[in-house]
Amino acid sequence: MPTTQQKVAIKAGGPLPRRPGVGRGAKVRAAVLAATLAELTQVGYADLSVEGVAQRAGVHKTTVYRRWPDRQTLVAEALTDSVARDVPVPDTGSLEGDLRTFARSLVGWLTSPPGEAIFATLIAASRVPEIAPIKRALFEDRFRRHEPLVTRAIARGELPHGTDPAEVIKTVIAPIYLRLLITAEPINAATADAAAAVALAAARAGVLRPPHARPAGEDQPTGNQRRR
Amino acid sequence: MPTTQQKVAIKAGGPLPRRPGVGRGAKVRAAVLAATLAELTQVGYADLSVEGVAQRAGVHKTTVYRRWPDRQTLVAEALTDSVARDVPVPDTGSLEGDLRTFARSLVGWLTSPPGEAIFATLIAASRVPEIAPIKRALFEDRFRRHEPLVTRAIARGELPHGTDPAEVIKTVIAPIYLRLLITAEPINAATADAAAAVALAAARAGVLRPPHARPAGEDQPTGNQRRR
Amino acid sequence: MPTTQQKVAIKAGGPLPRRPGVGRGAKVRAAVLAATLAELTQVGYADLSVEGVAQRAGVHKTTVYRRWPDRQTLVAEALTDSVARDVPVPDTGSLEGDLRTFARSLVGWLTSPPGEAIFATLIAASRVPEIAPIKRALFEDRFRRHEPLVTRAIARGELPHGTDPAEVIKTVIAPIYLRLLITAEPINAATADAAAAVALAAARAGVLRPPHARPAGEDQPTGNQRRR
Amino acid sequence: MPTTQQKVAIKAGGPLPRRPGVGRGAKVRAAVLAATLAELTQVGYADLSVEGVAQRAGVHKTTVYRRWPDRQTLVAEALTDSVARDVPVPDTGSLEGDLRTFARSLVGWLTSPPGEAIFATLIAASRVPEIAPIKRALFEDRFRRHEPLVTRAIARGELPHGTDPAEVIKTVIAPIYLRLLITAEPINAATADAAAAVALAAARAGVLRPPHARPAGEDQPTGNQRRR
DNA sequence: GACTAAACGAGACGGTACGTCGAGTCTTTGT
DNA sequence: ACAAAGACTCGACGTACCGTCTCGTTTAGTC
Repeated sequence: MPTTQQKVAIKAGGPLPRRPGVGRGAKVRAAVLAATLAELTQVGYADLSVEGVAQRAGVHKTTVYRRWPDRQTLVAEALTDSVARDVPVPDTGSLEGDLRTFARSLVGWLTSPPGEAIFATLIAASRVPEIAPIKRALFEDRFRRHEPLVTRAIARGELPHGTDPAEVIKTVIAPIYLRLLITAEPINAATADAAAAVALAAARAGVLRPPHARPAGEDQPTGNQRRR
Repeated sequence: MPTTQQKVAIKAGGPLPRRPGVGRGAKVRAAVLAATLAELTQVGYADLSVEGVAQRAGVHKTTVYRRWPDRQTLVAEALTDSVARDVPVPDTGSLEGDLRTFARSLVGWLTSPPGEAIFATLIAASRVPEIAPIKRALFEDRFRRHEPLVTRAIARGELPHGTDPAEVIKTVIAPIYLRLLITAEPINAATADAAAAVALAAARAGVLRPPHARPAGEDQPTGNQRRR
Repeated sequence: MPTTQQKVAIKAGGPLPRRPGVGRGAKVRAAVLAATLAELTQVGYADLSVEGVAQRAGVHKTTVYRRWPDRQTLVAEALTDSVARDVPVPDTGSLEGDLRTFARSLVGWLTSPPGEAIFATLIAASRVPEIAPIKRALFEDRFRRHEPLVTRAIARGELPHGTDPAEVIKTVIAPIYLRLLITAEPINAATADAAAAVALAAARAGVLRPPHARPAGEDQPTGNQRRR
Repeated sequence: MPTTQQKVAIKAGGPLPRRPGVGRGAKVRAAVLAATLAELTQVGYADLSVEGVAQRAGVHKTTVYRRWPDRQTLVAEALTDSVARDVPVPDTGSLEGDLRTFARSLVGWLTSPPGEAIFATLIAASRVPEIAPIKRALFEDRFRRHEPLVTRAIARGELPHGTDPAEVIKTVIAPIYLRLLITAEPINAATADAAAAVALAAARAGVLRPPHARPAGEDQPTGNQRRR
């Protein structure tokens, strides 16, 4: 509908269109997003219904649809909104300490109710166009923010030159996510410590170099590709 | 639309073979399960509808419901039915060769269309009671079947005593699944080789012992549990 | 969906597809149409809702939508279904008797609850594409069926040759509808008799000839057409 | 969409003139009522929406609701406002001339765009409490104002004493409305002349006396009242 | 080689949720 | 202080798919 846009264009530069973050609208927005997260936690993404969210938020269904065009967008915004609280970047002085602290923080987030709900949704809705970029952004940001942790260790001489920081971080988190997603084993501080130890050993052994710097076996056939 | 054609094909097949023991039911069952897998591949678990499956199978909706009480059970059986084809257990003589072969086989299965669909469904439907045990069975079986691979290496003296075979296998597969589920990076033979190398290094460093045999840090608070 | 049609084509000539008028379907159909008429009577066409009809019929909303694509079609079918009961064509021997009997029958129908509801709906929904043809059919049929009444009178010499039967009938009914639609005066047997008397007088005076046979004033400007 | 343009036009008028007595309110009122009539003409009463009217008038929806409590009242006022222009009362010297002129005037009004819209709305919304009195007022006024036309004819000896003026007028207009509402035949000057001729003949025949002055047949059963 | 029981085709049904539209009310803001 | 502009509640729209039911029609394996 061009009406609003044209109005904005006409009034642009004049009186403020509307300050966000105040008024009834902000309350409604917050209530709905909170209700969305709560529904995600309880029934999961697949069984989340807009009507359920609206009811829980004490708001009418059409009000939800006025702000968010569909279920995906609503969930996406709810996730984005609560992804701010992230795991901190540690600096303990030693790589081992840093990795353990990082791993434990991650486990702590993943086992907290909101973290669990957010993560499960991110995984379950990977195909949804509105959700996928959020997932990518969340994890890429996490990788990038924790790379200095490895860089410092290389500078301190704890790791060989040529070690890929991203690979180290991935090696830390991989077994944690494996247990969460595949084996459904419980994860706790011990899991975190073990993951950190593995990554440390591999890094010290010099096998965590960038992908393109590896010697052999690139792009060889994997052996059991299936027809069809 | 293939519906009519399939029906015609069936009816045009002349006098039915009348083989004793295999009735009409077997054909229907196979057609529906195949259609279910096809739908999983194309639209995914979330958007799979019984009506869509029935139509694709050239079968009426009620026929599907007669055999499978609901969507979950149908999908579960379709998955179980096609999970038989699994990755083989290698025996190359060296641990490094075994791990590489195993990792490449896994990557091959995960990147094949049916493997991709099955795996995605298993992940997406983790909460569904009918699906979860299938997932568990699939992966536990895989771990168990590949453990000898590590046991042999310990016997050969390639790895220290006390190394946990399951942990080694998990360390191999963890980065592969990480890329598949979290970072959405492409996976190929190089990914497989790198994963095998990391696991090998960690195992040799002696950090892949059973969880309960580790010294410290168990059950310590992880630091940022959230209230709620 | 071509499936059904093709199947029917294949089976054509074989066993009866499905006997209409029996089974649960017929009951539902009757209940919904009756409920529709009842709603028309009570709240009128404008405020008739499919949900209300469904509820009154003791049937679910989606069931209504399965049979009738929208409100208009539903109402149209309800009207068609109950329009069968029409006013009878009298034959008393004299034109005066015939016209009076006809007029009284019409008044009787118009003042009966179903007649009232049907008529009101037909008028109110004149613009609706599904309803308009029903209205036209109902009234045209009524005119045609009653024309013999006038033809006989001409043959008996009660009316001058050249009298237009349709015009006579229209002259009878016109004041009745006027009171119903415009002046909202009560209509009863006296109204009917007066209408018959007027038509009789006009017909005998020879002013009810076909439109094209009239002498003067055709197509002259009407004098206060408005601009715009 | 003219919305923005109209707004621009209004705002581009510079500082409001501020003539005392006629404020902005009067302009808004006129614009909204005009828009209402225009909407009635184009989409009809049933599909008229307050939002549509507001948009067409270049005014906010709530502005409409501030002045008119609901749709009915708004339409009622729009109609009342434009009903002033009525058909004139003729005086040609002869009853025949008077009736013809009156009938032609009426036809002229009914076939003009505003007349058509107003009339259709009046009919379609007969049940609406706010609209019904307007209809009654319009037509009663019309009858009353034209009765002298008959009274004069009686005085001139053109019609028998005891002729009911209102009945004569009704007899003129009845066939016109019949064609408009029931048979959907085109109406024009010929229709008007025919209607006048019929009324004249009936009046001369003495059948247009007051209802209570008729001899027989009052309140007799009409013969086909329906149960239910 | 006919007969019966199981399975299938067909279609309607109650039900839940979808995403949309418009009516009419209430709250916030600008002047 | 008041009117313009949103944003809200509410009810209904028409749609898709779920899982259930009943009825008739095939088909399979037995007597």
